[in-house]
Amino acid sequence: MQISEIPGADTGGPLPLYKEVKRLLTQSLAAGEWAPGVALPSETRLAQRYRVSIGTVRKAIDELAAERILLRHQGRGTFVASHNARRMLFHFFHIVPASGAREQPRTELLSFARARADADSAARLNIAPGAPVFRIRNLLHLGGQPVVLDDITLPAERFPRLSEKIFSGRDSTIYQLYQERYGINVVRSAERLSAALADRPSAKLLGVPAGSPLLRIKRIALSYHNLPVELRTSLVNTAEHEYFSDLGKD
Amino acid sequence: MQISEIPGADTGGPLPLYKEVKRLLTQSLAAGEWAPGVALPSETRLAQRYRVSIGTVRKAIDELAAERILLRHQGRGTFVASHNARRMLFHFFHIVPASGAREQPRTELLSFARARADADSAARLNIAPGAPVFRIRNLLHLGGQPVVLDDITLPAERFPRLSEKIFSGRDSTIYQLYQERYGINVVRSAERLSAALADRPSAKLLGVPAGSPLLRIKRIALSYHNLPVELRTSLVNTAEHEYFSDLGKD
DNA sequence: TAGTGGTCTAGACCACGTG
DNA sequence: ACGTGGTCTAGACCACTAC
Repeated sequence: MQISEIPGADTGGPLPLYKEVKRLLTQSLAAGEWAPGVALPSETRLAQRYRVSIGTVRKAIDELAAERILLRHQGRGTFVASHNARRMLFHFFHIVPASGAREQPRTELLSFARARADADSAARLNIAPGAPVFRIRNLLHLGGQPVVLDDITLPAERFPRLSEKIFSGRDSTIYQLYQERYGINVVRSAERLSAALADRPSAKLLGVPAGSPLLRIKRIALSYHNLPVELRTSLVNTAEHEYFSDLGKD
Repeated sequence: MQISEIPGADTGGPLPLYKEVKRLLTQSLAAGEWAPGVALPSETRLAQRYRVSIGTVRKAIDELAAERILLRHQGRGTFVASHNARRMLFHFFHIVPASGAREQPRTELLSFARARADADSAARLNIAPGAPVFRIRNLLHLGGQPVVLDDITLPAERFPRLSEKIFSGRDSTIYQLYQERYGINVVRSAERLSAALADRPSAKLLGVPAGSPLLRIKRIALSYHNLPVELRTSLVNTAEHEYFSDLGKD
């Protein structure tokens, strides 16, 4: 269980030991050895398992904690980050009121369909063009008003037997569904933003005049090892809300 | 030079030692003890100066390096981050071509004026309402086309004797001017984005029809200790460019 | 060759959470 | 009382850079 997991440890390979430990930890996370929300073995035990010193394990965990993949709690242990409404709100949902406090959005499912990936989506999801995908459309309400129109594309292969019933029957956030039912933990997202004009259907759904300015967000959600999991295009009415970028902040 | 700089170090105060060292380092940076681009004393010397172990100094520097306030170079030393065209492009300029590589913008000064801070600007800059400010308007070109219209507000008090001649006569980026002439090092920015329609003057400057959708970015630039330095509102034509958010990435 | 930061180890002690 | 992560120390060795 020990040496065989650390190829190159004896030879003093070019990769730092703590990077190797980090890779092994990530591998175990991706394999589901420790489920979201549960505690990892203590640092002492991990040091024994990988045959390194505690300091080396700590440095590996430090990086995973900085990426919010692991959470440390003094006196309790180190835990696998788990999706819940609060984490979604603060780490993955960047729309905030222009003035006032963050608020939990209410989701309204508009449509759920099977389709085939176009060339661009396929490339970004790292699947074959034409491969089966799910296409889901959601309307998000903030303060009782429709504010965000989401179009989600999921690679069907990674979500076996997903159905509209299962999707709409979830009791919490979408990422929590991915996590609990499919063992897919979204740990990071990357976004590109632009401005657009509301076409008629979008305008109607968002309750604004056609031709209103909307913020368009193209997001890719990634799991461990940067595995692409979901594409999402959002149209946002920024009349009373803004996109908040806390780049560079803790 | 040593003990007196570390109040609470002997009493074992509640603040971790490395946080105290980090604070002292930041203080020295803000005071200009080490100018941008120069090397700090070696870790060994800093450990002696603050009467702590090297490991403690390293942890303090680790955090400052993670915030891109310091840069470490193995074998050379640890350096104060310095503004240049490349750093601006990758860490502070978030507009990228929808397809293609990042590009250095060309800046065209449209206007330079003195004014008085309105209530909102004053609050965000932490100055008195009505305090003198500079208002600067720039047009940024990418690929030969006007793409970004910047409105900059500077607290005049922090930029003594700044003039249009000095501003337009700079030989490099704006942040480099702040750094070299006023000893103000911008280390972080926070941004809020929304969508807007181009009014006639903006549309004309950006070469788009009035009513075109534009991305509006409201940015505050901060120096050490989160000191506000500059407000900037950008209007971006996102027909061929996007705002790139690398939230959560190294 | 000398000096720098980077890695790794080993162990002591502290702060926190739980029982 | 016990186990956890958090801090701090001390020192060895490596990798890189400059001279």
